[in-house]
Amino acid sequence: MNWDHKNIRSTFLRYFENNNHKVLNSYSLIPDNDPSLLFVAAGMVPFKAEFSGKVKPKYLRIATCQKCFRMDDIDNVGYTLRHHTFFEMLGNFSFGDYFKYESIHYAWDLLTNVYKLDPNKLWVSVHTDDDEAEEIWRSIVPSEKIVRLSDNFWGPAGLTGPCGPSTEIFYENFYCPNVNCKPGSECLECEKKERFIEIWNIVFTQYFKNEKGELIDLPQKNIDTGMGLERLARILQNKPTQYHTDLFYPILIKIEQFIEKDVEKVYNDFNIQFDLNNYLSKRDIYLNIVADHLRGAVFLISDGVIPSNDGRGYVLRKLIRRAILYSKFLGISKEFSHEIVDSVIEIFKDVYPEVYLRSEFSKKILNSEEKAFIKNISKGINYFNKIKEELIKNNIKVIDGKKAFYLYDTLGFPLELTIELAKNNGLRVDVDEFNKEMELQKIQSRQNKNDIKVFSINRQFKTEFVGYDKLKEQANIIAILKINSNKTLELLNEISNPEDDIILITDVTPFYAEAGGQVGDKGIIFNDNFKFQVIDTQKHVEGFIFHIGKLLQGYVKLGDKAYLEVDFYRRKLTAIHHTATHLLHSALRKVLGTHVYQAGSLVDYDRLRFDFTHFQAINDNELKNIEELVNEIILKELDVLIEYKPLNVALEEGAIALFTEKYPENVRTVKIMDDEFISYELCGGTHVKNTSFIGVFKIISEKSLQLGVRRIEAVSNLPLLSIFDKFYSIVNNLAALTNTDIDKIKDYISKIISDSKNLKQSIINLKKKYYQLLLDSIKFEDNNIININLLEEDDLLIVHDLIKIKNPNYIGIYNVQDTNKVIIIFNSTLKELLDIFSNYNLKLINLGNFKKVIINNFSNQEFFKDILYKIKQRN
RNA sequence: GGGGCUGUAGCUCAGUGGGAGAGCGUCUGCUUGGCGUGCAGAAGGUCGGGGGUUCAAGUCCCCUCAGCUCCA
Repeated sequence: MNWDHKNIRSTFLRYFENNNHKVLNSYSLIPDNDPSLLFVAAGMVPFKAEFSGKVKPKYLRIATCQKCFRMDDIDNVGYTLRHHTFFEMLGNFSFGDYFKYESIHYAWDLLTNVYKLDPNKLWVSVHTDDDEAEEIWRSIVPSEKIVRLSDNFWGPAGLTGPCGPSTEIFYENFYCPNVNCKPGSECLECEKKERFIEIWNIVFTQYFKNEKGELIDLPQKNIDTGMGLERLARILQNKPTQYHTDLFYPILIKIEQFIEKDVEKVYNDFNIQFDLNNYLSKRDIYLNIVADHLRGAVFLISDGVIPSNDGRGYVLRKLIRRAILYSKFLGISKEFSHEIVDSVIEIFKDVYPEVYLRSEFSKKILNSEEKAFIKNISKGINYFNKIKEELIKNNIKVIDGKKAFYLYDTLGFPLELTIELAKNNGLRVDVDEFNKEMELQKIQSRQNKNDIKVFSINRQFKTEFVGYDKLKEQANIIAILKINSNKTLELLNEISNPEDDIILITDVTPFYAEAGGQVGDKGIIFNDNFKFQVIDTQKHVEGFIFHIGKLLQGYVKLGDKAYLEVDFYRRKLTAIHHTATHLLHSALRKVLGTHVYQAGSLVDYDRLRFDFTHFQAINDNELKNIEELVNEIILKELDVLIEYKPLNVALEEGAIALFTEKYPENVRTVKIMDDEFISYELCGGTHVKNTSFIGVFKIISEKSLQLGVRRIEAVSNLPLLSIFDKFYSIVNNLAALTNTDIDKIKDYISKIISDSKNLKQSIINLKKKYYQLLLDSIKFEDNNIININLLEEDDLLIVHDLIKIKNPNYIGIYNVQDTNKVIIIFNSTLKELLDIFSNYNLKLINLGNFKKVIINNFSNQEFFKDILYKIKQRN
C-alpha cells in the first residue's frame, strides 16, 4: 500500500464517512470570534460551541482533517521528533451520539485493519478513574499494554470550554526489555529516544469548565478525537522522523539547495565565527526548524494573517524571523524564503486550494519580511559593536542581561545571535539577567487587560437585534452593569444617580453593536423615570449587546421597560460610509488587482478607513480611477440588495468573505449589481438602500500602514462638505493674504521661498564684502584689540571667519562699538587659553570649533589688562 | 492591550543648551587617449509637527504624528 499523505487523509475521512459521519473541509486556522484563542490549535476548536451545547449541531457525527497551529512548543520544534508549529489533525466527532465504546472500536479498527498497523506495537492509556474505558480496552488489547495515567484529561482549549477524560493510543517505535518501561513511565533512555509516540487521543467530552475552574456536566456526552497526520505518516511511510515524510521532505531538499558550499563565508558576513563541528551536528535540527516555520508561515498567510507587531500577525512575524535566523546558521546567505513557497504548494495544492491561490501573495510577504529582518540584524550588529568596544575599554568580559535585552526588546535582535557574537569576541552573555528582564516585561504586559468584550459575567443574557429595520424600539432592561475603576464589571439591581461607565443590557435593541469595522451606535434609552445616554454599543463574546454610557437623570432598575432610540443622523451617515466602503473595496480590486484583500476597516459617521493588502504605493492616476469608479456607481443609482442564504451558496455565487471571520451557516449578504456583480460581500453592517444615497465619494489620503498593507481614508456626503468648507476658507485666506488668484498661490509661495533664500545669501555676501573692506584698513598685530562697528550683533562670526582664512589660529579680541562689550573668539584647540579665562570666572561659550568669551563693561575691568598680558605670555 | 526605541542632507548615521555636521551618493572643474582612481569645489536641511522652559533648544519638559521592536 502506498501511504502518501493524500491517501492517509482520504482513507481516514472515507472510513468515517462509511460510518455515517459528515466529512467537512478544514476550517481556517483563524478561530471565529474568540479573543481568548489566537489560532485553531486542535481539530475540535471550530466545534467548541456545539460541544458546549450552546449551538445545536447540524450533524451528530463529523470527521475532518483540520489545519492546526501551535506556538507553545516552538522551542521544541526541530529538536524533537514530534513537534511542529503547523500540523494537521485527523479527527472524528460525536455530539451526543456515540460515546466511549464506539469511538474506541472505530479507532482500533481503522488503525489495525485499514492502516494495518501491527497490533503488537500499540499501547493504550486511560484516565486513572476511568474504569469504563479500561474495560472496553481489555476486550481488545492485553492488559499489560494498558496504563492508567492521571494526566489523561484534555482541555479546554482556552480558559473555559468543553473538556473531559481521554484515552490515548501509542505506537511503540522500538523494543525495550524493561517491563516497567511503559507510556507515561518510560525509562530515561527510552524517553530520550521517544520510544512511545502518541498517535491518537480520544477525548470523552462530558464536562464544561467554567471561569471558576469548576467542571459542570454537559447536557450531552461527546466524542472528540485527534490523530496527528504527521505522526501517522511517519509510521506508515516508515521514516526515521516526520521531516522525512512526504509532508516535509521536498521542502527540506529545496532549502538544502540554498546552503552554500562556502559556509564559513556566510558566517563571516554575520560576524560569527564558523565552527565546523557545531555546524554539522546542528545542521539537521536547523534544517527542520527552517522547514517547519516556513511551511507554517505559508499556511498562516494563506488564511489571511499578515505580519504585524501584535496578535496573530506578530506570531507570524516571529515565525518567519526565526526561520530566517536559523537559515543563517545553516549557511544560507541569499534571500531564499519566498523560493520555498512553491515546494510547500506542490505538496498541498490538491488538499488546500487556498495555499495555491495565494501563492504569489505568500512569496511577496515572505520576501519583504526577510528583507526587513536583515535590516534589523545589521542595526543590531552596530549596537553590539558599540557595547563591545565599551566592554573592551573597561576590560569587562560579560555583556549584562539588560543590554542583551535591549538588543532583543527594542532592536528585535535575536538572543541567539547576541550569544554567538559574544562568544566570538571572547565575551559571555548574562542570560539569567536577560530572563529576569523578560519576566518583568511579561508581568507588565499582563497587567492591563481590559477588553470589555472578554469580561466574563456569571449569567447568560440574550439580546435580539432589530436595528436593520427599526431605529426606535421598546424593550426590557435585563441587566445593569457598572464598570469599576479596576476595569471589572459589577452587576447592579438599580442605579439612581447620574453616573458614568454604566452598561445596560436589554432583551431587544435597535442599537448596532460595533462589528465588521462599523462603529457602534449612539443614542438614548429612556422612559418616564430616567434618561440614559448611549455613547457606544459593543457586542459581547457570548452574543448579547452592551449599551455603554451614562445615566443622565432619574433611576433605572432591573425589569424596567424603556424606549431605545438610535441617533438617526449618525446611523444614516454611517450606513452611507459602509456602502461606500464596499464600493471602494470593489474598485480597488478592479483597478489594482485581485491580490487586494481587506486587512482592516473602520466605518464611522464622518469617514471611512480601509486597510488592504497591496505592495506598492498607489499612483495618482490609479487613485483617481478608483475614486471615479466609485462615483460612477453612485450615479448609476443601483439598489443595495440584502439577502440571507446558506454560506456555501453565497461563496459559490462569488461573495467575498473575510478570512478572519467565521460565518454562521446562514449568512447575510450585501449585493450591488447592474449587468454584473459590482460588489458582493458577506456583511452584517447597515447599508443605504440605493448607491445614490451616498451622494459623493472622495479619497482623502492614501498611505502605507505596514509592509504590504496600505490604508485609504475617504469621506462621503455631508462630512465631505465640512472638510471642503475648512479647505475653502484656508485657501481663500491665503489668496487674500497674498493678493493673488487661487490658482497661482502655489507659484507665488514658492517664489517667495526661493526669493527669501536668495536674499539671505545676498545679504551674507554683501556683509562679507563690507567687513572685508573694514578689515583691509586694519593692520593685524598679534593680539591687538579690533575696534569694530557691527551691522548686527551676530555678525561677529562672519568677521572672525574672514580673518581666520589667513590666520587660522588667530585670537580675535573685538571691541564691539556701542555695546561696551569685548568679545574674544579663539579656536577651541588652543586649550591653554581655557584656564586663563576660567581663573577669572568667565564663562566660555561653545561655538562649534570656537570658544567665545564675553566681557561686559570692559572699560571698568582692571583684570582685562591681566588677561591680555597672559594671552601674550602664553607658551 | 502594556512596555521600549527611533525620527537630523538622496542613503547610512554622528551631534555635550551656544555658527546644523561626517561618510557614501549627486553635480562641476582638474587628473587620464577613455573608464576606474586621485585632487579641488559645489549643490542639497520646515533637525517629523505643535507648545513650554531659557538671553539662547536639533539637544531639556509636555502634547501629537509617523516608523521600528518586544511582551500579552
